[in-house]
Amino acid sequence: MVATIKDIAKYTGLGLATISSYLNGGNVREENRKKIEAAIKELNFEVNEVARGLKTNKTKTIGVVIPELNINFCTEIITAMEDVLRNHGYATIVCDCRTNKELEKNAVDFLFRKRVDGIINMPVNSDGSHLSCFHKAKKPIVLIDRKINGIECDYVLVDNLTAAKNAIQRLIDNGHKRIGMVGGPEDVFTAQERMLGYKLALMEAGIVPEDRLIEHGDYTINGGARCLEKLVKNNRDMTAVFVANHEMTMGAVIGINELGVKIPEELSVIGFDNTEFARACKPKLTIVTQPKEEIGKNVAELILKRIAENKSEQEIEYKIIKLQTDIMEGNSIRNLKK
Amino acid sequence: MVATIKDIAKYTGLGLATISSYLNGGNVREENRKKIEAAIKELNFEVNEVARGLKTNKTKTIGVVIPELNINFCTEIITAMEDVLRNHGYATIVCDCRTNKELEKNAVDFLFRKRVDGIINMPVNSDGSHLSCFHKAKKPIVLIDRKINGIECDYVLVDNLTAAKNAIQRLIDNGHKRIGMVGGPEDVFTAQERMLGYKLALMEAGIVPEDRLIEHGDYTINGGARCLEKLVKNNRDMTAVFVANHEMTMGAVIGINELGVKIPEELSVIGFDNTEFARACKPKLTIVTQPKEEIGKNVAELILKRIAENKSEQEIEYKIIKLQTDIMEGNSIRNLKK
DNA sequence: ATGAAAGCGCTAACAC
DNA sequence: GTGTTAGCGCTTTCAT
Repeated sequence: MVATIKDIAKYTGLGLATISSYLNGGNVREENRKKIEAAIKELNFEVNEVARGLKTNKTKTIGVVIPELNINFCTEIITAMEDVLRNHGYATIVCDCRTNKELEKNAVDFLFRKRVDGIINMPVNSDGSHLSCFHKAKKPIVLIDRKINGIECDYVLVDNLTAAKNAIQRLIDNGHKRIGMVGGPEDVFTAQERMLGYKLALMEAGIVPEDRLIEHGDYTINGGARCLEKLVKNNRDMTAVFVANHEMTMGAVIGINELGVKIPEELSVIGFDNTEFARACKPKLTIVTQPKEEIGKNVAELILKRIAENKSEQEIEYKIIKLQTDIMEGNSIRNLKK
Repeated sequence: MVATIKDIAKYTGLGLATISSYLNGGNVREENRKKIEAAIKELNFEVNEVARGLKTNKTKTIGVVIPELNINFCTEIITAMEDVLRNHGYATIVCDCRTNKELEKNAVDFLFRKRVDGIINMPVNSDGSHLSCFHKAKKPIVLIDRKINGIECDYVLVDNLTAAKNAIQRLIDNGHKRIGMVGGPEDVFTAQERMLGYKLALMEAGIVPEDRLIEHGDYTINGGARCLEKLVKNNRDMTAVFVANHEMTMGAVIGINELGVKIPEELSVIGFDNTEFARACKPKLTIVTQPKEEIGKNVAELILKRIAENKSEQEIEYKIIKLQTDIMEGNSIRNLKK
């Protein structure tokens, strides 16, 4: 039903090796090249990558495991990453594990059985045990966004601590002192870093961080709304709030609108990483932006490099790339000094 | 480096068939079962799906080709779809073709070479020629969201005509007569349907559709903003506007905010399919919602059914599933009758 | 430059 | 229930 190189060997009267050579860019006599091309067209031949993969022990495929496909941070990175990988002849299998450790392990195992040439993961499980099969097989692993202790591999991270510090500093520069924080889950690496940045910035400005000004959300829209409402209700004196991720930024704005609080007159807001929403907000939101495209590119280049290397011994010097964030200006911060 | 069934045959002293039988749920003597399981653990064995796929001519993998990974409509559908497929032992390879016909063809060919068992596509190319390899190989094709003439396969569509009609009807019920439309690209199936719904609803209410009230955007945020600004500037008498997709809804709100127009006092708005943004808007947006989860589930079930069938002759009765939309109530429509 | 033949890791007859 | 063997479609020596 589907043509194989045998079929086109028969059709052209040539041997298998010649066809294979042609398919892999080898030298073939002009005359035979034409014959082969005619046969390929006639028989609708397309290389069977499954067979090729079995033989070469390379699938030219990279596995990607992320917590959620619906997170813009993930899709932006994947899009940028795929662009680079595709241009190098690599495809990706993306698995969304629904922020579930068990599904994450399943996804990694699945990708291993599919014999992908390397794996890219924004890890949910923070002990890294789910990656052991790739580790044992000495297949490249590149981790995104979240540092894991005890697993040797490459990383592409964001400097979340500085990101949060800069955000808080911006509020302090505008005269704010009672600054709330809608933070993420306490066990998530990025959330910890952002929280630390928040506290450090306050302390360096001589302000003592207070628990009452801190809420821990779950990085979801609804969580963000809930946290913000609590924060506003419990802290009449709070003049500004920092929201520490994309989804919660949206949620916080929902909460603010539902409470009828005015931005920035009654509450100044600095959000995280949700640039399109920030632009559509009224007033426009000031926001911390992450270099998603750069992350994607770095991840792709890193894994391609590892695959190309003679994957030698433990001689590999693993890289930790840490990228900086930026702030996109909006009108959601009131200047209390004026 | 990586264990094969040969290794575990040697390790256990059993034959290959026994191991294979065990792996595929066959009957194995209790005693041997234990031996095999011990060996698998000891040697970190994981089935090589590449080899299995070559042998069985089934990869238990479905290809998915979508225009953009960053479109929430796509990711929601994929997430729902994957859930069903995963539960049936199928994995997915998702390819994002950047709304580019050439890349779309490349993606489909790539998936064919990978010998996926079926393909799901939200097509960019409206002549369907990119799917011919699957068609010729009699591998199942399920198309989403956009109808293509001249390709025989299953479809899961949304009733966009009724969706748009209902949206316009809602505005008419509230006393609006000069209703603008931010439509999509003229060559996109869903955009055509929504435009038709808009015109039909107006005509049924005795209102003559006017070109000056119609702008064609490109389904992007910036396009939506641009269209809305044109519409407002050219039509001082326009009291309401219908925005016909997710991204442009966000863009339209950006445009409205930048012009300083008040919703709904100066302009009533009904958007499309962007429920989370609608909630975060001020005021809350009234919006047409698409049953994304249901689409995903239907797509998955349909392709699984086709794969399971004895993929007989042209005896297949292709299905066209058409799902209905809903309206999520907000506060962005002014009642002119009061 | 081309052909013959072996083999990648697995499944599926088939025989026992 | 288990072992033996052939073969899926390709690449890759090795001759020629």
